[in-house]
Amino acid sequence: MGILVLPSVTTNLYNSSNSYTHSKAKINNDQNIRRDTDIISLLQQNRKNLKHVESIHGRAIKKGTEQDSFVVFELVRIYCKLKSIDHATKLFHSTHNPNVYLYTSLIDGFVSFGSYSAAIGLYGQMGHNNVLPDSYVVTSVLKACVLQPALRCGREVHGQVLKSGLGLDRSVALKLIELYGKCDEVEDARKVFDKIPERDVVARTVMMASYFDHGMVEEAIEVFNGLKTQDTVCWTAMIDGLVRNGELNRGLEMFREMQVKGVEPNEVTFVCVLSACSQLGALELSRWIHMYMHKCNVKFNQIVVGALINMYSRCGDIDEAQLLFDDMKVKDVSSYNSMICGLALHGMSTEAIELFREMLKQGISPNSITFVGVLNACSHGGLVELGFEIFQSMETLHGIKPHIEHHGCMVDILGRVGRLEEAYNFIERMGAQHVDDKMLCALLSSCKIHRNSEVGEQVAKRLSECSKMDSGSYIMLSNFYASLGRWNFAAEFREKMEKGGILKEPGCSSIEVNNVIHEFLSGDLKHHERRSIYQKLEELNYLTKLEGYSPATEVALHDIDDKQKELALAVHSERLAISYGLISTEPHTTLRVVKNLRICDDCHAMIKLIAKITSRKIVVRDRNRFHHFENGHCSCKDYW
DNA sequence: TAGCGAATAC
Repeated sequence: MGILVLPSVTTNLYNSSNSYTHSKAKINNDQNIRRDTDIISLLQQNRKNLKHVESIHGRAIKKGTEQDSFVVFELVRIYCKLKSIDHATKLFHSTHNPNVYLYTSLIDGFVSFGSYSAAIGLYGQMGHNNVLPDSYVVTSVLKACVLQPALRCGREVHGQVLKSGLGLDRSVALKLIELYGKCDEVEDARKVFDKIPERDVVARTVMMASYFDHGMVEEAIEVFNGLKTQDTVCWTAMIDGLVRNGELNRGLEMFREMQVKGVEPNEVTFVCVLSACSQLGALELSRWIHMYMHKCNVKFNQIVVGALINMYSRCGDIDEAQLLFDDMKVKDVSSYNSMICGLALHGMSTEAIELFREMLKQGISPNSITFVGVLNACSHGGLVELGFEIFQSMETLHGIKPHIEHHGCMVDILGRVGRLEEAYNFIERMGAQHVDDKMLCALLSSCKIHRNSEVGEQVAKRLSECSKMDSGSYIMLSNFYASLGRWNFAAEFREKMEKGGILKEPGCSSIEVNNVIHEFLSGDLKHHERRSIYQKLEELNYLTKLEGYSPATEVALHDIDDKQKELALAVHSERLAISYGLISTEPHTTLRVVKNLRICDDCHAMIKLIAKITSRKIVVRDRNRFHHFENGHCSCKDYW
């Protein structure tokens, strides 16, 4: 039995006129003859005020026109728009024989209210009541299927539309592409796309987004290139897709190309571009984009400013982020989240927690992202007890069930300060669904830092049993066993990784000098100034050793002798980037380096000394957080 | 004589 009951339909949906001629369907047009135009125009004038609408509704009842299908239609729509879904539902159910327009309006209402199952249920009920569907109502129910997501229902609707001999309406087709895309059925999405007679810019944008969602970058580009002219939305979808797939520079190139073609970017475009900038950590470029936004008369709404705050904090300029935040007239939970997460990223734990408290004072309810930021702040600041207090308050005070990320934060909080048994017990107490490889990896890293092999081995065992191990997990396991001197285990995980065809993500650091981003891999020899870079590095090695630096050779993993290990450490990508920064910028200029992986202990110790010797501020963003090095110290206070 | 389209941050 199907989930949905629909009458067979003989009209052609593609032409979209609903002829109401089918013999089995009840024809509910009798009330349609009357139309209370006075009430309708009154409703339209007062549609923003619930009280007024209610009183006009009362007037219609007095006049006896409350069953006029046009009046009911208008009322249901307005009630839904005013978020009064109860009014709308009640009215709908008191209406005799609601027609397809009325069903559509309430289904839409349920969708905008987030009640997707209710929307799908109502559509099924429409079938039971033999009301003929049309392309509008099908589009509406498919919207619910997309958002739920409900693949089976969506397929059933698709099947029924096809079986009924209808041509495929274009809006229906667009929603089907979206549905299949969202439900990992990209091939089906493509089949629907290929059936659309006119594959215009909108259809292509939907298809592109589906491809991008599944990492099919080249396929998306092909769809994009199939268009003669692309509009702002299509370009934006392109930039967004590239950025989401980690193709940051390509995304920025597209942004430039868009300008060359004379297509104007809008707020959404900039939000995508800012995301690329923030991931790259390119501060100069970001500042330029920010200025350019003013030139383009961008509306600085909350999402845009949130993106700017995020961009400045991720590019290392937390002060600018703070200024933007302070200037915001209206701050919502997302604005606070951006700022709290930014402060946490910079290890400004006290400030992050203060801001969280201020937010509560302002009566703004925190959401699950707020707690990720706040707990991260606790972790970076070594604030164990406060972390626990806040973690517990999530459910008791704010009614938010902790997710896996929050549990991860707690494990981190305990791990960083060396309370490893407690961290492990915390994991043990959680259900398996709350434990993931990331969490175990982080704890194993803490075990390694605190040299606790006992807990470490238990964690390592659990991690190696994890089904979703990525290159980071293998490397972590290998590093852990190497740090214990158990080379055979270390080698075993390396081998497993190679055999599984899993590639190690190479360490990569970048630094922006004169608006150009210079990237360095570990031991990189490709840079045109490599000679001077390595010369500087040698000098730094010598000077830092005089200051007491001694290479922590156990962090280098391979089973090689100490001299070789020292060499492997000496050319870590962040050191190359810093050396290049030192030779290519004026004295006292702050150096900002972005690294894709976590910084190692050895580089951390050495950079502290480099900052001291050269009297430079050095800001390093690693995968986890910011490190501000100055005069021999790091802002992370060696917790990271 | 009524109602559908694509891209947004933490």
